[in-house]
Amino acid sequence: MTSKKKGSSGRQRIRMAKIEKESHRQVAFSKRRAGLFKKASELCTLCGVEVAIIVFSLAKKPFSFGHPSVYSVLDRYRNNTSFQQQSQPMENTATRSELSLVLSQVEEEKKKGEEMRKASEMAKWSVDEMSLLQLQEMRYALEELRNTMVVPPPSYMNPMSTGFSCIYNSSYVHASS
Amino acid sequence: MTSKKKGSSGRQRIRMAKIEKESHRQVAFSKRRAGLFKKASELCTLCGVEVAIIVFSLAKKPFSFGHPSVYSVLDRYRNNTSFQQQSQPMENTATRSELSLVLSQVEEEKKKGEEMRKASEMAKWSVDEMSLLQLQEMRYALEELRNTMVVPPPSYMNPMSTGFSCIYNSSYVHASS
DNA sequence: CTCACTATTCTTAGCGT
DNA sequence: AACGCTAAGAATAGTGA
Repeated sequence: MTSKKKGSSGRQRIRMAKIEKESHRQVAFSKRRAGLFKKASELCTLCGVEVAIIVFSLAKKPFSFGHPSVYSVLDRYRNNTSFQQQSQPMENTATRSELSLVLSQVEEEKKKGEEMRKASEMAKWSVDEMSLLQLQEMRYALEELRNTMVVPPPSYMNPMSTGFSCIYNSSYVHASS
Repeated sequence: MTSKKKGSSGRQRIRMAKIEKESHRQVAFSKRRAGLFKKASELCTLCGVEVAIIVFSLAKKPFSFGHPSVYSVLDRYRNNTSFQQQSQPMENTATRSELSLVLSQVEEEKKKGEEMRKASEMAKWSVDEMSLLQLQEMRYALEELRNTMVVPPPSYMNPMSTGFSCIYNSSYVHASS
């Protein structure tokens, strides 16, 4: 037992961009997908809420998590967004459209500093999730982008509209009153 | 500057069960939901995959994350599970039914040791996500449960069936060949 | 591909504001 | 409520089997 157990350099920071090496990326996908599902599971248990997650791998293989089930959550989501029950406040429904895709592509091509990374990550969120301060930061980053590329208009828009909705920096936002 | 900045005892372990205190649970929900969405965002960026997440709070308010968008991912998922394109291998589609709900309730009522916790968390996963070893562990935990309660039969079952499917310990499993 | 290990980074529970 | 802080706990990149 002349153990030389020090084979690993431990966890290293990684660049927040698409992992180049195929095999490396596959490993990261497996690990992080598991981590994501575990986090979702804990959220369900600790807070007593319902969660559905759908992930499509690069090979377009679907992976799903659902509590109580994927379908029950999706059905509820569909009903909420399609028929808009007035009995519920529902102030938190918001939808993003094309922008996040654009941003992620930019993110891959040009790796700017922390500022850019932060904005592009936030851009994938439902906008209602952001604080005003975060919106300010994102807005700044987006305005720099605007000169660089053309953002296509959203091709679809779900017909739920009794509340507030607008296009904010190419991002479709909806929140019922 | 007789600074007494040591007001916090730092992070403490918490019991993996529904948080009792309402306000406490609400805070945890906000923080962990943000953490979940961030993890999802990183998964998208690092691995170049598509992800959709839908969360319903206790008050049934929807929160969503989607890349490139919630709808595009959901549409793809619907198409895959409804019409079953044969061009794709699709070995990873699996669906859970009632079991996870039952388990989570048990989890709340009786807090057994690590063994039980581990099994009930895994139970919320799509079964294809588990290794054989994990299935063994879960099976053991479930067999103990069986004597304790009645599991209702799944009330729905999506009609995609060209591959493998079975009921495994009250859990509906599907994987196309 | 899956599993184990571990140094290191990241997340978050508990408080204060 | 939302935001900042901090230390303890949890996740994971790199590595080997």
